[in-house]
Amino acid sequence: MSGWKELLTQAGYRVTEPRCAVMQLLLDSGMPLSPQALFESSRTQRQNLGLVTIYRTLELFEVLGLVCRVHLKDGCHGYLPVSPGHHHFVICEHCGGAVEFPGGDDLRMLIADIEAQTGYRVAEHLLQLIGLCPVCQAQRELA
Amino acid sequence: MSGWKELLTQAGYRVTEPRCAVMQLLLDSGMPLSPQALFESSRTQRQNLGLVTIYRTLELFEVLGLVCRVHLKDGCHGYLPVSPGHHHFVICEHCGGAVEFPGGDDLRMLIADIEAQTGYRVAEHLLQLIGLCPVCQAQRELA
DNA sequence: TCCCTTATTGATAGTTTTTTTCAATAAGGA
DNA sequence: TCCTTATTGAAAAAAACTATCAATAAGGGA
Repeated sequence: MSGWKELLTQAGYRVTEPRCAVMQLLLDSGMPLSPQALFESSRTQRQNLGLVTIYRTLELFEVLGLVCRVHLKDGCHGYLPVSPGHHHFVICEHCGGAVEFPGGDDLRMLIADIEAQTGYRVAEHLLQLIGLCPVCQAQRELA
Repeated sequence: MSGWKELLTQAGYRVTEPRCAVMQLLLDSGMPLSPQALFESSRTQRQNLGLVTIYRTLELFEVLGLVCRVHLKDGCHGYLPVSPGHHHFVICEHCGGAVEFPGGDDLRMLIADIEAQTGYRVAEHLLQLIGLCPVCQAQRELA
């Protein structure tokens, strides 16, 4: 996630202060942040982004493939910065920490199987794993 | 999806007219229905369910494992009736038709791989495929 | 079968999430 | 530095979801 400013420029968008702030907050966080969470974070850091701007920025980033939307347990959405390409995440149900992983052959085989079984032609997929990260596993064992 | 009334009773819940209506609408539909969609369907059929009742019924059904919540493209949630156990869906992006499929070994291997790579212990997963059903594929070829 | 207890319903109102609108601001090329 | 125009953010509206509570109906017991 280095050349995102260039990517913005190339796509004809401006590199603005609020957009930098949103990306920075996401990069610093390491866990999925909801628009509301970003809003509050920005306020504690005296950046005071508008909530509307946050929504628009996330939408733009998502279209450009800079962030990825994941589904949070409480029903709303969180956003994670991603490297280019298609990605999936394992999210820790305790601390929220998220780790990216690539699709892999297992997934391709799974999809091929389903296509054969159902006759559907699969275009996209949504895969998200929820569990405990190593740190939270260790904590749990102590308790 | 036959013994759902017995399942309700066994769990100590009553088999009410609105609950039957919600289940019937879901079974008849074959595609994921949002609470709002269920509300409107019930009105066209002169059943006039309360929106609140629909939310509560879906929540109950989900806890009992009678329906499954899927993520719709527009960001809100749809519900599908399911047979007992854990399930995944392929959803047609054109007509909305949904077909259930079981996890399978590919998925188990994928998850084992990720656990090994990341150190996370995976407890749950969210897998949803989006594509074209056979009927809509055929339609597209004609056009 | 009828009654009585209590789970369930649904209307109203409230909260949260997301979108729309539009005048004021600032990015970045000339 | 100036000028054009994308971008911002405040306010208001729309949509999604939740809480409250009196009225209703499910279904066990007489």
